[in-house]
Amino acid sequence: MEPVGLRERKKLQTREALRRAAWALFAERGYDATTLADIADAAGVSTRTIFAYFPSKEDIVFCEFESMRGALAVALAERPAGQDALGALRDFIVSSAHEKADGEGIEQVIAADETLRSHKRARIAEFQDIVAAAIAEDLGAGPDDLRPQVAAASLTAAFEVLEREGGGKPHDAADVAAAIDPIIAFVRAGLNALPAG
Amino acid sequence: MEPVGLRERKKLQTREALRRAAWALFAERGYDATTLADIADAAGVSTRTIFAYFPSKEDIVFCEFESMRGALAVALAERPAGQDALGALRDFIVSSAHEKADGEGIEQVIAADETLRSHKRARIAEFQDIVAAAIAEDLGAGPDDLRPQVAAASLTAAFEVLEREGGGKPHDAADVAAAIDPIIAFVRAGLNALPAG
DNA sequence: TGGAAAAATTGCTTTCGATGCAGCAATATA
DNA sequence: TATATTGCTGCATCGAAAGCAATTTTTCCA
Repeated sequence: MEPVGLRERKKLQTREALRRAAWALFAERGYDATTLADIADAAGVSTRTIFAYFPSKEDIVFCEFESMRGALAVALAERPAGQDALGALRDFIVSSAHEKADGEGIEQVIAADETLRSHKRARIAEFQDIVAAAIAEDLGAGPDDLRPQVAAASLTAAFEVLEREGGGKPHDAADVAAAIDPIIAFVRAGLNALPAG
Repeated sequence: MEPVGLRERKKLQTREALRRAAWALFAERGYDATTLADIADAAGVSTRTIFAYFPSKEDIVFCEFESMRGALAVALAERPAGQDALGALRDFIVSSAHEKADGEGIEQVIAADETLRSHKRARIAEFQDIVAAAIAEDLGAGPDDLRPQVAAASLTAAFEVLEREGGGKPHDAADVAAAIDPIIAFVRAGLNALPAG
């Protein structure tokens, strides 16, 4: 059931080596000051090989976002019966908070680079559709109803403010909850004010 | 009062020639399929010179955003006494709508390219601080009060949804107003639900 | 177990955006 | 007119990204 041949194991290993080497170099000298050649050297592969694992240099920075998106989708899909999408999202963020204490400093790397910051926002925006779909389900909204999209967009944008203003350090679950809850309340109130359709 | 020597006049002219040539080529063959060499040729300057006028290829696409930001700042600063920031923003967008009927098709160019779309979002996000400042004034909010930032972020994000979903074509003032007003109401209601601080 | 097939890795080459530098030309100033 | 500014240009370089063909490694079947 889980054959995972030598091949796939090695691939995972190489990918991790690349990611790890890159993150370390980014943290050490900064994103721009690190070339793909540096990364390849540190990981023991050729520069060309990097592109077999990551479509671009930036994707090495953001490669964890994809699994996070998957986790969010699961959390929203499997939320308890009584809980609405906004509540499930809240819980997801709060419970993800402590995991974010990544010792590898990739968040600092992103924070230090204007381009990366901006692209992070874009990546987060990719979560919108998932959230919007869950909200649409709650609301029984049709495809022409923009309320879910608007609410989801507001949410992600507001979260981004939190992260930016929060300085990036208050990774304590209680703090996070205290910051998130007003945002959720904000969107809930807004949604109530919006007519269907 | 306005000496504007030959030199400055020529500079303006060259800049416009570059912008015009670039936009035309983008519209004709697409953004990626147009190289800086193509643009330089069409404008009658050297490739190197482009960088004297625009910091990057992308900035040729978004160069009008800066003046729009200035116009928004003015509109917010000089709003009539009885009008709040949200109302002024609404009016600004509605009255800007008809000007957006740019015959040069840059909006289509942006819409056709995923990267440009994402970067447009980032540019729009640069408006947030201006809007947030105006809202903060309305609310009498201090620098630690995140409500203005959250509201401004929600606004720009929601507007982006509108533009995306709206297909980009309903540039009639009445349509725009009909689309904007619910967004404004959404944010107003959200703000009311948010405690100060 | 041996060897063909599939897949991964690599070097090489090219394209393009971006930047530093130095010489030259056009403009401004005195 | 002489001189100082400023702009334009070519050139050379760097880094990211992508195509291609050769080579090595892994897999899988006879």
